[in-house]
Amino acid sequence: MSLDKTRIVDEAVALLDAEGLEGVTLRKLAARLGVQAPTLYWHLPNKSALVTAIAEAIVPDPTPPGPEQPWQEWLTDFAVRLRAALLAHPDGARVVSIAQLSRQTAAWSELAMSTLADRGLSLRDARIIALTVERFTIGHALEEQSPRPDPADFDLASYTAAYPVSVRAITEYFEPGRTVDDLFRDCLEVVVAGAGVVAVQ
Amino acid sequence: MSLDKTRIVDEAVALLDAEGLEGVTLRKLAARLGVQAPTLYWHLPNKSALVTAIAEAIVPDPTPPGPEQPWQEWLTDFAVRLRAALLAHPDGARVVSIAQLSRQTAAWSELAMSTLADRGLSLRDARIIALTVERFTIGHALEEQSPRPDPADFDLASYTAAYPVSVRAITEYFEPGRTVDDLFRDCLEVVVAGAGVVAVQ
DNA sequence: AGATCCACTCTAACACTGTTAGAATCCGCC
DNA sequence: GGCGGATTCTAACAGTGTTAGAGTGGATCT
Repeated sequence: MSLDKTRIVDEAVALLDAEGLEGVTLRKLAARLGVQAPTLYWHLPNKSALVTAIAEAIVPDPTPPGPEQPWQEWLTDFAVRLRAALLAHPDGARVVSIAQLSRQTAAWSELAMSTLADRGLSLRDARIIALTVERFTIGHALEEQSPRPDPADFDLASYTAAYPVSVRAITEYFEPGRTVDDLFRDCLEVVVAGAGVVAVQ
Repeated sequence: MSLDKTRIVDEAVALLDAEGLEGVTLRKLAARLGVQAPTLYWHLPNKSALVTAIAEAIVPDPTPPGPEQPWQEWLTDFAVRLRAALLAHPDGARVVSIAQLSRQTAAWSELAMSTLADRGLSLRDARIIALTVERFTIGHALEEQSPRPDPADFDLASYTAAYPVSVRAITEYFEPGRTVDDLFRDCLEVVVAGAGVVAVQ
């Protein structure tokens, strides 16, 4: 039961799942590991390194395309999987966006760009499209996980008065059976369709 | 020189500009205002309300379209202006993304959706497109402002070995004269082009 | 004029955070 | 058995958001 970095990060992710990012404190983490807080500094330079490590653990390996899979279809799956990984843990999107440029997110970019380039897109288009999809996905997941305003101090009536179109659009969109997953897919469809337009193949 | 909320938020933004978000502390802010920290609690319920107030101050009023302006052109300006506002202050994107759903960002959504609806888009398409553009823009600005890794512990050689396509794509893209503003516009073009495809007018 | 009251600011303190210095311990190797 | 490096410990510091409760100031009312 020695204390290596793997075990630290595993427990940190468990702590994140249990209490969210604000609950991930060095003392709480140390307690879970049966250790005192300063001990962690032998394994980590500082806390932000821990957050980066959590981000790497949260983001899985990206999935390559099937042999004949059209790139637009694959790119959609790519974004869906990235979003799923971010939403799988509380504050997951925030953790990944806070983290320094990590190996794992770089791997996703690399796979996206090389896949698109393999499918005949110019390197320039591949980069632009990959960046657009990734940043949209993170931005979207980030807002999905942002705390809902307390219903106590949220006045729907005045909100409707101030932003009638928004409220109408939201209520119309979420007809029975429609979920936030559908909303993401619909938004993603915009981005991927744009990629098809921009990419001159 | 009394202490009203306007003056507090103004000084908080100045503090943000000077030291970034991590420098925005209640004691430092109080010191700038010539006051003790707990005094701020008479004007604010807690710190997160302060951050939300900063976000509202940072995001300006959105600009409506010209009378005959095509919606795709206006939507592009919309995103460019939003990004400019976020980049105008250190950690601006993070502040806005952390902030609770605020009046100011709701105003942007409202204007976007109503403008697109006015131009003949269905309410559903208007919402999807507005959300996509906003979340992409925030995600993009967020990554633009994320701290560059310390050149000391960044090994370009090994990075190039691990992610050759990414490195090649970046170096090829940033030919002399190309800036990050161009990169944003190119990515935005993808999104807006997709909006044109999805919207059945 | 004097008392009252409310708006505003203060001091003092709490519980908690990341982080450092340096002393103690554990464990494999000569 | 003892040396030495790898771990972990205790103790402490400076700083954070936040609360309780005491004080101040000026306008208002009698």
